[in-house]
Amino acid sequence: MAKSEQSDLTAFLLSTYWVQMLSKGARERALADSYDRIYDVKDVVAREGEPASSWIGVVDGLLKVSSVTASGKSIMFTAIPKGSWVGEGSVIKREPRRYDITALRTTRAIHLPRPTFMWLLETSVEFSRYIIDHLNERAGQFIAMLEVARIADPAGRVAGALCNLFNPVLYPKARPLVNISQEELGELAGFSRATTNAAIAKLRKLDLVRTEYGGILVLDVDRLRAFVQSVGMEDHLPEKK
DNA sequence: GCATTAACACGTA
DNA sequence: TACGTGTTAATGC
Repeated sequence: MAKSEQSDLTAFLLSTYWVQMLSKGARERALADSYDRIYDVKDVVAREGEPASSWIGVVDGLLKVSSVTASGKSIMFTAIPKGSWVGEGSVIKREPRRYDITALRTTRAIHLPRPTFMWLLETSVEFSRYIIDHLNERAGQFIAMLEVARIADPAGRVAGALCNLFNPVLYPKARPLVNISQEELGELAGFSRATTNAAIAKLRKLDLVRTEYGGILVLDVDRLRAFVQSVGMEDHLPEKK
């Protein structure tokens, strides 16, 4: 972990939607109180069970939100790409973190300390509204994920996991090239690497994605979404014999 | 049947 | 050298 240039941090915050929504005074306090850290691959940003002392935003890089089961298996809930924020739930509830947040690659993350976060929540209607939208979107995403997990085949579930990274509210700065390995994508969808690889091969044949070393290029997010839906719909069609 | 594990060859940073 | 990809045979639920 290391400290970094203050000017970059300010520029990033000023390009962030919720910062732009703030009044001048609130914005000045938010900028003054936040600090950033650089994490190497596998560095821990926040640990499950620890007090939630800040709200976390990604300036650059990729974070992994996950938990470890009793049997030692890692369950990945979501990835947090640049421009996205995570961890407000535990900050608001004053509860210990419910999951680990670790760096999937070198990542610069901003921390907005809890007191500043709570002050913004209590004094700024704009900020409160932003947080409500954020929580709402997150809830919707997890419900959709559960639905896809129940009805879709591996290709559908992998496609669904990919689509989640393109939610415009949660991930406003997402780009079509997702720099995530197939192993990590498998962890997101809940599959082994072999199954994930076969699922990706299917998506590639359908011209929905292209693959490259350490990344996957989404050719058309809308078509990918439509594919996730269509896999689900098969259950509602008449039986083919 | 479908998914996982473990292994192998091969390519890339 | 360490990591990621693509594939397969054996194994398990």
